[in-house]
Amino acid sequence: MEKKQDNLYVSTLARGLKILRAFDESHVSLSLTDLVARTGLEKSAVQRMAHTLHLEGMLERDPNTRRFHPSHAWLQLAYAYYWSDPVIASALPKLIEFSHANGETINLAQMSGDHIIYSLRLPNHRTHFASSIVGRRLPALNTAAGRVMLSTRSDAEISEACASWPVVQRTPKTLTDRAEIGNSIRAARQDGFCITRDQMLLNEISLSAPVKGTDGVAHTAVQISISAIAVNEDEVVEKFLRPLLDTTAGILG
Amino acid sequence: MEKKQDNLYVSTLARGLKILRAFDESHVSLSLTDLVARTGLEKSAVQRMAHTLHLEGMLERDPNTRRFHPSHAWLQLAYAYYWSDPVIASALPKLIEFSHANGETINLAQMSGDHIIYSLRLPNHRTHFASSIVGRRLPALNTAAGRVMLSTRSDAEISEACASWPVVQRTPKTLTDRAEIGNSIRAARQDGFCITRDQMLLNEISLSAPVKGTDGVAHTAVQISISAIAVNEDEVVEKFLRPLLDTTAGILG
DNA sequence: ACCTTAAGTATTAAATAATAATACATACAG
DNA sequence: CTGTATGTATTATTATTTAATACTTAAGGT
Repeated sequence: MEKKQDNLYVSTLARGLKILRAFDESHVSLSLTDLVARTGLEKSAVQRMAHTLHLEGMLERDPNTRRFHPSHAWLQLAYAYYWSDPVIASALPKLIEFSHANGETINLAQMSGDHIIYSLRLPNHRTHFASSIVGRRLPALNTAAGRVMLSTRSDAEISEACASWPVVQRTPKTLTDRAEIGNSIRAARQDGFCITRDQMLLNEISLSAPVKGTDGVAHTAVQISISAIAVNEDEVVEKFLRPLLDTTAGILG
Repeated sequence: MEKKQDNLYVSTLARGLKILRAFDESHVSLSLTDLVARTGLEKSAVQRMAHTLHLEGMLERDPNTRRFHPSHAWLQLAYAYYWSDPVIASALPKLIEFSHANGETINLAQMSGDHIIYSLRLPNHRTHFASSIVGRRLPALNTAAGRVMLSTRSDAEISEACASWPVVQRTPKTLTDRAEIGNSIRAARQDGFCITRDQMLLNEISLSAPVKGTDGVAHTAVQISISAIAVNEDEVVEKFLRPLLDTTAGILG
């Protein structure tokens, strides 16, 4: 990624982006040397890039600790994204409707390569823990939303994905057997939904339905998260599948 | 901004950022020539920057129209921001609580220079219109949240802000008289809240309370939006001020 | 309080890597 | 089908970035 046979490629810009991407969920504040370590860039390169990003308002700098943080500008970019994606505008009112009618946490997920990314979330009142997951990426094969979206693709694509896409063990019960994941996806194709349990979080049931485009393929899915303490999978399907499908039906993929 | 007496400033990176910032609410998809027009950069500069951003996954390119769009990476940056800001984690559960108890749209706003930026929103079921406002920036003086945050600052700062910060007329009823805005801010200091009407949107009442830090100054505020069709300002204060103050009290500024 | 080490900041010569000009190709419209 | 506009490709030139290093400030241990 550093050197390409491409005379339009501006490596300086790529280096600057690398700085931005060094920040994530578990790296919320980075010093100059942290950035050097995380990006693999030269010390002086990091110095110049971070300095420029700071002047341009893309990085906050704590004058005491001299550490860098993401700035509000990062939210502004998300704002631009939201307006650029017509699915968001179509989905939001439907999700609000569902959330109020059913009182459960509901998310919009989109396919992003071999991951899903959450693009909207309406948390319910039982969501005690601070859970900003908008913008979070998860391996598609590990998630109900990813599988249900995959299930709308061709057999060849499904096989290919099951064979090569990443699978990450997040809980002791995470399904890592690729054949079984394949079965789950093919079941989802039959059922029109996918339900998982304990995959990313213990005691979490996840039910997802696809938002299909005109070609029948889904790049978007709606997903709800339910605590498995009180109910089992069958009860979740029983209770929430119908309203969930009503919700997806109202969204223009 | 193009040329600085600063040998650490990497202008190439700044040019690349300019491309990203060319996208907003009303510019969701830009062609190469659009980008040239909006950024003021050379055609070939835009070509190289956009190309690089595309390869780096920061810009989507429609193969048919050859237009560029924001990519999912823009959401990912927002995700990193969320985790970097401790106020978000503190505020989110409180906002959820309020939203469920009161059923009204509630937002978190933060001061960002002379603007406010919305960093969280929980829409209510009456929010028909697609309203993703997270990341939206508005002139602080025009908003209840901005005024109530300002009201926690010194008189000197308030005067300075009233004199020099931007004021934008968004509706026929938007308050543009700077003296009156000053009065509104000083009233907010006495009251501990600020209420406005018809400022950014007609028939919208906005009630906001500050989240003060240990020094008594607020960089954050909570704000609710209520339709003025059914109720008037007094009724809004009567009904929602107490729960709103309870909410802000629970947030660590 | 001092010394030692690490981290951050500033400077500069060298040359790479970005630039801008322009030519070429493709799409679009009348 | 022709003309115009928009997007793509190429290249010589040099301005800009680079990397090395010196300097300064902060942090940590005894």
